[in-house]
Amino acid sequence: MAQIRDVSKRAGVSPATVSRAYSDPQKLSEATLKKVLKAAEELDYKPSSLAKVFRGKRTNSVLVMAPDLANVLFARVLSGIERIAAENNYFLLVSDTSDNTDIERAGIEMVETHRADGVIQLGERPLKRLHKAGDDCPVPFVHAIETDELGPYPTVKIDNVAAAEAMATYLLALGHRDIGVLAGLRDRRVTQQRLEGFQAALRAFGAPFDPARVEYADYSMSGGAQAALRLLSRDKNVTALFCMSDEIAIGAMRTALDQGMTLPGDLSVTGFDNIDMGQYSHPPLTTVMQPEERIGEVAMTMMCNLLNDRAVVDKHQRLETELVIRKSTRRLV
Amino acid sequence: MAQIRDVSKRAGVSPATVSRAYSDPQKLSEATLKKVLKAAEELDYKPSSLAKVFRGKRTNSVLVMAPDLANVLFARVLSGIERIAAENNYFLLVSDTSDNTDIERAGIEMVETHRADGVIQLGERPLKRLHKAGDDCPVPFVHAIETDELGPYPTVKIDNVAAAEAMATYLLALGHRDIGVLAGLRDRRVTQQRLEGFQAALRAFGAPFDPARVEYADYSMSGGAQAALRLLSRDKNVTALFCMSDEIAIGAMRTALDQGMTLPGDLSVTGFDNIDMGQYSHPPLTTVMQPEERIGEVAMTMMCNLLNDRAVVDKHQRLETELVIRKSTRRLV
DNA sequence: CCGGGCAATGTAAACGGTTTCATTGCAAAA
DNA sequence: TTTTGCAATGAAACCGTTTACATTGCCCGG
Repeated sequence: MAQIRDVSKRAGVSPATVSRAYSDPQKLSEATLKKVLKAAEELDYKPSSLAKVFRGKRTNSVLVMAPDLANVLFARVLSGIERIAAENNYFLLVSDTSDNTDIERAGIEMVETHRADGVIQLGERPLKRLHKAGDDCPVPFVHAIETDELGPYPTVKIDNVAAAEAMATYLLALGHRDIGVLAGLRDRRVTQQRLEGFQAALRAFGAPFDPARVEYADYSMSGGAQAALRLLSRDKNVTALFCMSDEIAIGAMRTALDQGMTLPGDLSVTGFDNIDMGQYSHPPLTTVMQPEERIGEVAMTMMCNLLNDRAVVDKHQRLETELVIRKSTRRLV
Repeated sequence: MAQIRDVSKRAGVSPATVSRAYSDPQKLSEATLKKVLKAAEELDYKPSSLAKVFRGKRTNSVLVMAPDLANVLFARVLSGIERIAAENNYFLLVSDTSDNTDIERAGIEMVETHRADGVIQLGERPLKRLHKAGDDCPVPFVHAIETDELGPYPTVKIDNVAAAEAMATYLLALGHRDIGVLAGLRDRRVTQQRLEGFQAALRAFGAPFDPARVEYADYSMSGGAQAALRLLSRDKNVTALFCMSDEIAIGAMRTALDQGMTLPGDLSVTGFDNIDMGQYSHPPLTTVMQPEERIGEVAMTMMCNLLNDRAVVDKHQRLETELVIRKSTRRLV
């Protein structure tokens, strides 16, 4: 592979001039520029990005850590991140942490060892390491989706409490009082927040909250199906199921259908997230829209600001959600 | 950030010794090693991976180009790739090409400019650039999923023709003769291959192929829903729908349901790929399993071999598919 | 007792660009 | 004509490791 020296020789100029031809073309006279580009062309010269990056101390890449790359939700956030990254000429490194703290730590090291300029974390755990420096974050870090807002780094998410409360309120307004909850993973912050919102709605309606009507599941269709089975076989009186993800809801609907129930006749079901599938489920799913791609875009935008030490205007952004009413819920007569 | 020089000074040794402490510890006397590590620890020294990589000419990262990161199918392939990459200490760069040739070309440049050691392409287009060097591929390249097997680079995919033929044969064996086809994007190779398999099955049964019963759609639920609407409103006689993806099938089932048909009573529907959702659709979808994560794993394994100039044993791998019979199909009486 | 060989360590070049600072040449101002 | 200033270019240092080669010191065999 041709190097800068080869080009400079062929063009009869110094390496510095060749370098400038790429980084700062208007600094060169037109004639020189043409000469250089011609020589480069002839030698099929491509500046080694590696050398440049080494000298410049900036890799122009950002690491994205996701708990599960195969999950639609994270895939969509990633997609949003990618869009903004591409627009700003950043490369994206991805890592599937599988919720493993060691891997997350290794992620941080990637910026300390200059493999990446910053990291966007999609999973839940904020790393203690990030806090030790006091108020300032030792590495450019953005936390998206599953986050509290306590760290020294910017965050993007939806207001899970409010969104859950809105959904539950809708159910209550339809007349439901015996509402089962198909929660997600018990130790996830989102789960707790959505449960909190659910309870708030109950309180507002003066309805009691019965912990026995909560079943936990992993955030998957099969988890939802199993949780629904447990709950429905234990408690015949629930008229609605408040599910903490669309996947859970879809699994639950399968179970209900298999049990011979009609939907939403015998049971109203609500989801969370608004994945594509909800539109095509049977019946189409009432849910709350979470703007995943937007979250990704905002996260990456924040990262860009961080990296160009522009101030991050809104350190803790909460994106708007929206109730999506479809056919899996009905008014209780 | 502490550098190797700082550590070497503090430990009272040369930088080379510090370097060896990391790359080749058994070359050092025990005492020296301990001294060095202690100094490094005290200074919180982390060797700059960037400098190492620059010197070593190997980035230890691989670029994955996918047409659409938000698509479950590619997300799962990516997940498989990631697993093997992590096992072998490779980093993953990802790029969403949106089927844009310029971006794909830029991907190749990333290895020419030393940002990545190789690239795995998930999308369809083989780049002409990769061929020009004759039989040898100018950059380490693996083509997965949507590929012919004509290039100088290794490929992994399923046998789409055979899989489609198996699915169609199943439908024919159930007695269906009036089968509509909800094909994917017309210009995609997969689409052509699956259509070919479909026709082969027809021929084997001596059944005629009616091009008027083929509708094209993008590989999405909404595309499937629309295509189904076009086909079903034009042709009342089809008793089965052969869909080229699960998404298309799910969209089609929605349409059929909306038209008041019962499934599979009035219409048998088959999918392709076996996404999770198929298990929870209404009715559960008969489909053919495509091992996406495995495809990713194999692709990355091939890449590892390529990069360590071990021979790639099976240059063109075709992974096994499997018919998954569920409840969206029934025997025609 | 001396020299060869080996293990442990040091020295300095190399990796391929970018960038600072110096130099040159020419046009405009004095 | 001389000076000044600026645009265009060149020379060389620099980024932080690795590594080929040199050096040191010690052990052991002759």
